Amino acid sequence: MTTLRERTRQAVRDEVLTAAWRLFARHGFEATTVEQIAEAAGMSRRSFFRYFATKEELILVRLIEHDEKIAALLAARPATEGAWTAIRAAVAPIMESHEQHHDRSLALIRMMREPGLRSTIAERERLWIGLMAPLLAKRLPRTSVPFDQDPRPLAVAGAAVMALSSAQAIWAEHPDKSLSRLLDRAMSAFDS
Amino acid sequence: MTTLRERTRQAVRDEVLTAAWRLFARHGFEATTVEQIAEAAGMSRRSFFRYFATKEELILVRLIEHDEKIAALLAARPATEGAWTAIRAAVAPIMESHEQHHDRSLALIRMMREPGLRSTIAERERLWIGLMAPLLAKRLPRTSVPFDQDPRPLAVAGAAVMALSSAQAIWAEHPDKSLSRLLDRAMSAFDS
DNA sequence: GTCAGGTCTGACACCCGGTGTCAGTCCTGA
DNA sequence: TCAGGACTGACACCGGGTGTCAGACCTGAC
Repeated sequence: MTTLRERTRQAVRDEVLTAAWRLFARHGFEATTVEQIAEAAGMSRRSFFRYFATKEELILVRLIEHDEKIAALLAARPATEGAWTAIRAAVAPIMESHEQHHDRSLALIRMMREPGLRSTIAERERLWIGLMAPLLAKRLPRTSVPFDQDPRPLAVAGAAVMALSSAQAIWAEHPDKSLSRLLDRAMSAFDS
Repeated sequence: MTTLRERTRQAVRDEVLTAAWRLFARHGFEATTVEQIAEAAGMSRRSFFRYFATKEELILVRLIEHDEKIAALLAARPATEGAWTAIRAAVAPIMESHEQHHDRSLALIRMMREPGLRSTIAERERLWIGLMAPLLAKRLPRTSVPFDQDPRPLAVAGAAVMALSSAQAIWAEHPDKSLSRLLDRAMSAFDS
């Protein structure tokens, strides 16, 4: 049960978010100042920072929601599946959705590659890895090494992010290619 | 042949770099202001920015030099070696050096994990991948896919970075472990 | 030697993201 | 209705980064 305060606060956050994303889409991330976002949302600059700690957070929040869905899909894969198979399957719906809303996804992915957003994207990948690694640990060949001393889950989650990211990098330049197929090709370099 | 101007400029850059790294080591990256660095190097804040575009660059420059040496080692591996074998071999001397200068390396690696340096490290990894990917391309199983449409080199370079990074993450917490062995264990999740 | 060109420098004002503080207002629950 | 906390705008400040200007400095040509 949430209090009224929390709900109104969330509503304000949502308003700021949609106002901000509209501005980002129109002018880009860096070119949009916090002042403009605050004004579009009808509040002072200072108040903006009472709802969001940083401008980056406006981007991150949405991306994290998205990533948590993927994590849920991964967790729902049958326990018998190996790490690579499971992660490939968990990510498949996203690939399909990207190819369905081709132009919108392409524009989004290209915006994400804006230099001013690099550190945000890096942070997103960091969080993504932290989210996926524990889910992958059980799907790796067993060892006697204790959890917190086994680098493999982090490495596999990281490699998966890199496969995705490199597939998207190629796709951004050659949007006629199939994103799913690019991802398969990228991952083929690991699983062998 | 370089001009006198270029050489003095380089000398000044070196002085600023050593002054800055001394301060970073003592107080950390974020806690050190550009003003302090400029003062330690005997110049104004404005002049500092005439030698380095950003404070990050002070960190990046040194890391990139380091990474270029690894790239050279990778390029020098026999052409018959596969991508994973070659990259593991190219990185081996670094691992040894880290274990030899155990405490200094550990302090350095821990400083690199400072939150304020995350975006810098991300940029470093980005550049590292760009450096390694073309060297790995020839060591992958041949396909009919043209160079610029093959995501595998980027993916493999990215995965290698992630293996390294996860090995270092574990090492930072368990410095008694062997870094080489951690890296082997991380990479064992790929090569199979 | 001197004079004109470009370079390097400090100083100052400014932008933007982010924070501390304060006083006033609004909301909630007793 | 009233006390306490939450929310707000305003303002001053910090630190990284940039544009600009005027003076010092260096260099090469005459």
